[in-house]
Amino acid sequence: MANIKDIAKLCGVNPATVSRALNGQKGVSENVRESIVKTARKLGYKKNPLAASLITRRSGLIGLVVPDITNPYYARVAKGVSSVLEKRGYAIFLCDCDRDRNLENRYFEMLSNYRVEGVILISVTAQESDLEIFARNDIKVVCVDNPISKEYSTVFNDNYQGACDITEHLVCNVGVKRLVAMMGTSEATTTQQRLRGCMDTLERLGRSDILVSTMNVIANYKGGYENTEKLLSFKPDCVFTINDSVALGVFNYCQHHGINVPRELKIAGYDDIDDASLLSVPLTTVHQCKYVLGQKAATQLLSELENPHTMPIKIELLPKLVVRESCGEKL
Amino acid sequence: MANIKDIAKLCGVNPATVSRALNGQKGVSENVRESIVKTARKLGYKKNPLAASLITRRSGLIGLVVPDITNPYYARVAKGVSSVLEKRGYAIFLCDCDRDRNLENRYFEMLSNYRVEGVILISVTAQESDLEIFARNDIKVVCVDNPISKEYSTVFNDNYQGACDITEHLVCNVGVKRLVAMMGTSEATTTQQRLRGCMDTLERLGRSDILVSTMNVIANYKGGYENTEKLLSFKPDCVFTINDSVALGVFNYCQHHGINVPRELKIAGYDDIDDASLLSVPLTTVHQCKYVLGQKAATQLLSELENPHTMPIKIELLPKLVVRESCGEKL
DNA sequence: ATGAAAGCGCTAACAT
DNA sequence: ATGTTAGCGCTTTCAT
Repeated sequence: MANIKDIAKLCGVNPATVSRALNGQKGVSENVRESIVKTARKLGYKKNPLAASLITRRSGLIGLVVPDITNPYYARVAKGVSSVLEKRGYAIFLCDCDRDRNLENRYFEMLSNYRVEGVILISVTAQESDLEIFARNDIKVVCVDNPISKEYSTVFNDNYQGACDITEHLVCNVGVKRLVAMMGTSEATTTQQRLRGCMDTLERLGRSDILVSTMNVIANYKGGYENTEKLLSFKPDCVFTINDSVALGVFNYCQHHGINVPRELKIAGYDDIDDASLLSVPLTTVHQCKYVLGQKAATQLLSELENPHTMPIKIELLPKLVVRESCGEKL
Repeated sequence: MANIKDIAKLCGVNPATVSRALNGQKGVSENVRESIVKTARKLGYKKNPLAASLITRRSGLIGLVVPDITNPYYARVAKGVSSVLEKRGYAIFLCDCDRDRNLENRYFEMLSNYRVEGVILISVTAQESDLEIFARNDIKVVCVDNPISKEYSTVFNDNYQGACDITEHLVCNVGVKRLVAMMGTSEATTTQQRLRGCMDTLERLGRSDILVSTMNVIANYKGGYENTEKLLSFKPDCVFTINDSVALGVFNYCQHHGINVPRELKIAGYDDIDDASLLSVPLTTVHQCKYVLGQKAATQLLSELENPHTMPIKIELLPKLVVRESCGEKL
């Protein structure tokens, strides 16, 4: 593969001049630049960014850390990230941590070894102290969804607001009387925020007549399916689930047991994954902008890279209520 | 960040000795090695693989090219790839091509600029000529699913066999009489192979009494849903779809139109995506080992990297029939 | 067993 | 406007 010296030799100039010419710097006469560009093209020259990074300290590498790339939510965010980084010529170093903190920390080390310029961090396992390696090595970080450290910018969907919106809908439009909130583990920030949104809304509306119960399940399809029996013992007219996968589990339990949705039980989900609209009774849920979330995170990271002394910020995306049929009405 | 010189100075030796010691090469006395390792640890030294790559020509970077990371099939393959590369200390350079050949070719160029050592290529858009850039730059490639060039090893699921298996099941166990094969575009190799498997099996079984029709649709949920009306005009008792997403589309159309599955129409899918088992009438389909596929591809690439003069090979994984309820029987 | 020196491909400071 | 020089962090001959 041709290098800068080859070009210099052919053009009868110094390698430094070639570097200047090819990087579009001033101080190169037009005719010299032209001849350099031409022979570069002729030789099929491509600069070696790894070599350049040694001196510029800019590797052009960005780390993308996800808990699990097979989860449609993270995959969609990743795609948003990818779309903006590609346009700006950055390479993505993908780290699928498999929800394993040890693996995640190993990846953190690799990322710093490889001198990534920045990291987009979508993590459910990282602790604040795990991020010190980035601080030490002057690597920018943008957190997604989970504000792990105040040192870094965070981009997230407003869980509280989404929960407020769907709760208000259930109470005011649907007329729910006996609600069960089927949440994830109480340590999860999403559960905390969404449950608080739900409770606060009930209070704000002054609807103490509405009976609310809470249960905590593993936040996936299976968790929903296997806890529906217990759920039904509350005799609810509606269940608000921590996410759509759980809602799918509840829904399929109902299908298998001859329980009509929405007549006998209304189901409200969260996330608006693709399946939500494909269900035989399409799911009423809260739409989260996953792709845009990824784009915002990447854009923020790049802007911090260009402008190193900006303060960390929070970017909140507003979720959007999506009314379909699982709560018995269509708008 | 500490470098090799810092360590050399502290230990009173030459940087070359440090390099030798840290890379586990022979020709370093035990006590010197020990002191080097100790101070390296003390300084938190981490070698810069980018600098090393300049001279070793081994970047430790592997490109992973996918048509769309949000597609559960590709995501799962990617995870398999990731699991083996991580263990061997390689970094993954992710390229989501969005099924766009231009974007893909731009990524190919980036990959070669970044001196990746090899590429795992899952592509539905690449032409053989597009891969020349890798040959020119001596970059190893392993193709997944789609054998784009005979120059490179390919790892894939045996589409023909899977189609044979499910067809035999439909004919012999289910007793299908009027079958429609709802395939993708006829240019797609998957459509060609699966359709051939279906037809050959019918012929092999000598069942000319079975009426078979073929239709071509866009191979996703929407394509299935929107073509079900036309499908029904054939008065089939069973439809064999090109993949599970299409099957889901057909299924939901049936749900919305009061058509009982499997009584009035049996549905056989392909791929065994997660949703297939979550359907209210779980889908009979062909399971493909996606994760293992990714692992095999990565393992093959690494072995070719270590052993540069091996011939390209083909690795075929056998699919597995999964009988659920959408064809009316349970084994 | 260790050191000295050269160089991977590039950029940047300084000179001219 | 161009060349000279030095050096990024590392590895690898070649001496000793």
